[in-house]
Amino acid sequence: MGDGVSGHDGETRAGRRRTTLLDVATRAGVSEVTASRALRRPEMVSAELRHRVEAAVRELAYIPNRLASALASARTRTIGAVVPSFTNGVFADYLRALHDAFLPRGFQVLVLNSRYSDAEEERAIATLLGNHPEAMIVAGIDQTPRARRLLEESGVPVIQTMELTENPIDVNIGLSQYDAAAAAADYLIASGHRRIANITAPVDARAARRLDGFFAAVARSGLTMERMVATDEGPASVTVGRRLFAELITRWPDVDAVFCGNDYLALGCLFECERRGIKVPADMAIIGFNDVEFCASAFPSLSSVATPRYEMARRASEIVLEIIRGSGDRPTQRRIDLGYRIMPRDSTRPISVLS
Amino acid sequence: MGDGVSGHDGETRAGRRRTTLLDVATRAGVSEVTASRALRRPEMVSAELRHRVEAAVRELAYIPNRLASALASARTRTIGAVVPSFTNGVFADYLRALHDAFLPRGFQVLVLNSRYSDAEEERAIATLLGNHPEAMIVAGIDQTPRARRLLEESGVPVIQTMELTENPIDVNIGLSQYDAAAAAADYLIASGHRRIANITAPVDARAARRLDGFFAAVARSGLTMERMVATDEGPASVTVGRRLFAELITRWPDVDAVFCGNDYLALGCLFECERRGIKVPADMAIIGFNDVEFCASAFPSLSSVATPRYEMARRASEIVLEIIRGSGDRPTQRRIDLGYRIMPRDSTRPISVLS
DNA sequence: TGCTTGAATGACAGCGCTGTCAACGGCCGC
DNA sequence: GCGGCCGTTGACAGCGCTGTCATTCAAGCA
Repeated sequence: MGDGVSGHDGETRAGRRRTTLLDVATRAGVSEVTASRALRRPEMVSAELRHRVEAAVRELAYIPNRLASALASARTRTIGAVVPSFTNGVFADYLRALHDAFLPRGFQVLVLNSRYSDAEEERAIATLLGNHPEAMIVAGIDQTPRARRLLEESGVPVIQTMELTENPIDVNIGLSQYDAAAAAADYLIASGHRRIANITAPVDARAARRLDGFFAAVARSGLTMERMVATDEGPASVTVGRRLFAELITRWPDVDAVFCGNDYLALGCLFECERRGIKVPADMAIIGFNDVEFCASAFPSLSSVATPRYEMARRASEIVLEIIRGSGDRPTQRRIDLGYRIMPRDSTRPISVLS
Repeated sequence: MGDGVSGHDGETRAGRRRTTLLDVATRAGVSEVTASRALRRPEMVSAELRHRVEAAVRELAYIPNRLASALASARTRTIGAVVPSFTNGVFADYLRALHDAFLPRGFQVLVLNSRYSDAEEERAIATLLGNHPEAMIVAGIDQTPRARRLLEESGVPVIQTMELTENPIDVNIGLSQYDAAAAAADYLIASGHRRIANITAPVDARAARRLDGFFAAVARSGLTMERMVATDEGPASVTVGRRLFAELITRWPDVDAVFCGNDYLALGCLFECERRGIKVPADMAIIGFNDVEFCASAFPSLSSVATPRYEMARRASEIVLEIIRGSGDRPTQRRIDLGYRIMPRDSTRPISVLS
């Protein structure tokens, strides 16, 4: 980049000045406003001028400056999203749904990762709001008070997803992690298992609520109240799943079923069982959570609790688009329960009739 | 949101006007410029005023408008990134490296997904450039001519990653996919395999170069020139891996080793082998590509070709930061080869001494 | 004392674009 | 034949912030 040209009016520090709308207009022999309209509302200008402007755009390889456009129009065409993890396939599906919904409609999706930390989430929310998104879609319901305030005062639609809360900031779409975990426990109990353990990582607020649901179901069935749980604060992975299962089975050798906080952990359990010659599901039942793609294809196939993450993000997008287009009114239903579904597969025994 | 207030000066369509720097300045009893300086260059204002401004910021829950700031200063503090997939764990690591490097330094990372499509990549690049990023980091070297031109004319540093090219747009950090694939084939051959197949999905330009390298190595060894390849255009997944392996083994039952385009496909192969009672590695060797987290933890553990994706993104970030801070000069080395590494594990036989 | 000097603060313009309204001209109907 | 209307086009201001230069004032020095 040739430097030493700085100081000239119109030279930015990045080097050569980028072509602006004025350059396009000049080349096409029209005013700046007309050029702008030719691009944004082609039907408002004559065909003749439109073609000239389009030609100029092509020749100059003009790209509109979104920042200036957003500032002038108070429309950023940006959606802010916060997810706790990029690594977890769950959020890949979720983000895919957001992109599928917004990109074709000319919206950008700005994504930040909170790494399962409330403090990082707060920072991410503040950063995103600085970009003046037209809506915020955040995974989870455990925002810090300041993050909550910022979201409330932002004046834009806010969708909290993944979980349900009595007290949503604005709109809430999710499922009860408590109930889903309880259902998984009930399913294992109905299949005849009596020494049921849990493996969870990382232990964020959502995972904690899953654990609560799990314990409640176990207790309801009058089973052991010994809390057979292996946890890890690190990110969930197959490797962590293996390690936690090894710890678990060493400490409680008579465990006969394990409910994992997600499918990566469950796959780790499966591999560790194979390594140790523990038969799945005969000697050990394994059920994961989320039902990501590989569950159905594993051998033995992995039972899991399917969560509607794509659907959740899709519905969130739909609602956001409706609010933005429409009057700004919120949907009548501010709390939408999308439920969950137990996916019985070969890593757990079929439900025994005699329970 | 109370509506019906539109039309008032200062009311945006989103409802209540957001607090601006002027509000903060007024509340603190200083001029707008001073408030701006109190936030950006605190050492330039007296402690007294700084505290007043900070208090006003807190009371009003003020968040600076990044768009206006960027427009005025010609510094967006944004990095544009394009990756071909969110689902693939490879890019989760890659994005993590970018975030690790840029976020602490006050940069945002804008990420768009090209879904392994050159046309979508071109659109993503145009969109990102509209945000005036201070650098672009794109995965791959196969940009369309228009995308290439846009990048060249953008005037910002451009880093092409994942692969090496003779003709980089600007800076290029990667590895030879051709060589890496050839090395995998050589490794299987050295382990005594003679009927080596390949499974690839999706078949983008990068995968095609891997295939070329693979075939070249096979041919060099004088092995079968029958092209035993199963491919799929869809996104790579464990499920696709299983299906492709099933197709492969039906068509060429005497295959004794398979090199997969990525680890998800490899895991699918492993599961399908188990389902069919094919012993790994005795009857079938499997080697994946990238060496994602689960390879080492699978049972049997999966051999793979480790690619330095975190390191690649880290180095890219480092170079970008250096260019931005420094004179704008490019590093002396515009093409950096980070290599690859064969990770021999239990899914392939150890290299036999007698070849 | 009168001057320079520098730190602290403010005034002003402008980043690139769009909303708004005014201006222009051709066409219609009476 | 003329006013009114609509379809086009342009002028202008301003979005919220920052770069730049001017201004102020106290301290320092001969």
